Amino acid sequence: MSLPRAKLTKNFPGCPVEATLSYLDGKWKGVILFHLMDGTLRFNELRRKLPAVTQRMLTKQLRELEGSGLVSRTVYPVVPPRVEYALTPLGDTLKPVIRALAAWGEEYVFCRPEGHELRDPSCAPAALQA
Amino acid sequence: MSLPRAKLTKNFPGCPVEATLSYLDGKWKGVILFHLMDGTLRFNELRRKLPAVTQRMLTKQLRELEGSGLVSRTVYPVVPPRVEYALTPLGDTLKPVIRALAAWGEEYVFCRPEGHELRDPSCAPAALQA
DNA sequence: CGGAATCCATGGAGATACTG
DNA sequence: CAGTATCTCCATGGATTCCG
Repeated sequence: MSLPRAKLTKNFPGCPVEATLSYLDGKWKGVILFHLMDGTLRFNELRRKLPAVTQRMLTKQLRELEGSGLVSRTVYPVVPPRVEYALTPLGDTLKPVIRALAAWGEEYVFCRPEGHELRDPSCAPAALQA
Repeated sequence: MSLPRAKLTKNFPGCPVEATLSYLDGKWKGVILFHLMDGTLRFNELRRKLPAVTQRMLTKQLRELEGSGLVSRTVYPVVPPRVEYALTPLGDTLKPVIRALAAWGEEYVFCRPEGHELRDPSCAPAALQA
């Protein structure tokens, strides 16, 4: 995707970090993208991988990711319904970013100090939840 | 910081991506960290760099970053008060992540499709705000 | 200068129930 | 299977005022 390069810096009126975070905003976008990095997933497959998320929220987050152009939604007109979610080409470009987020999380989540709470407790290994 | 490595994967009960995002959660953490990557800043210096953020929110976000162990707050007992914010060693480890977020934002923010809104309009160059 | 305190509007997000 | 539809509640965040 060789598109015109934006010239955003923190001195420019606009912050590229916040721009990217705006795509990951919301409670479950990160995990969803993380899982979709491995390939296409159906709605309930995704649900099973995110035990703590409600159906409503999963739908909502997926719709937002679709609206952002990061995720594609393919409906197969069969019974029972079959809907598949996958990363779009734009979504693919986020992979290095997701990997960077994952790498830091793996490395430093155990450093979590008293003051810091995880957004979703189920997002921490059992050893940390006590 | 060679600490015990967590073994979080998306198969493990806990997602390293969400863990990292939990540190960046909130409306202004990303930009704040981005600016602090260049060095120590005083409260009002930070304010000037983030025209759209209210005083209350800046304080709040800084307190949370402090609580998370990413940012240090140093008060100099002088009049007028002087308070300096800087990245902690843990905060420094986030630099590659912030850089990844910034790189993607610079590259793809112009791809922003109809469906996607930036969290803060002032976070986009004027050309995009129309 | 660098906040704290208060009030208030919005909507993000949970729980539950229903459907093509 | 893959969603809507409501109802509700609470946290987020804006605006404003006051303070050492």
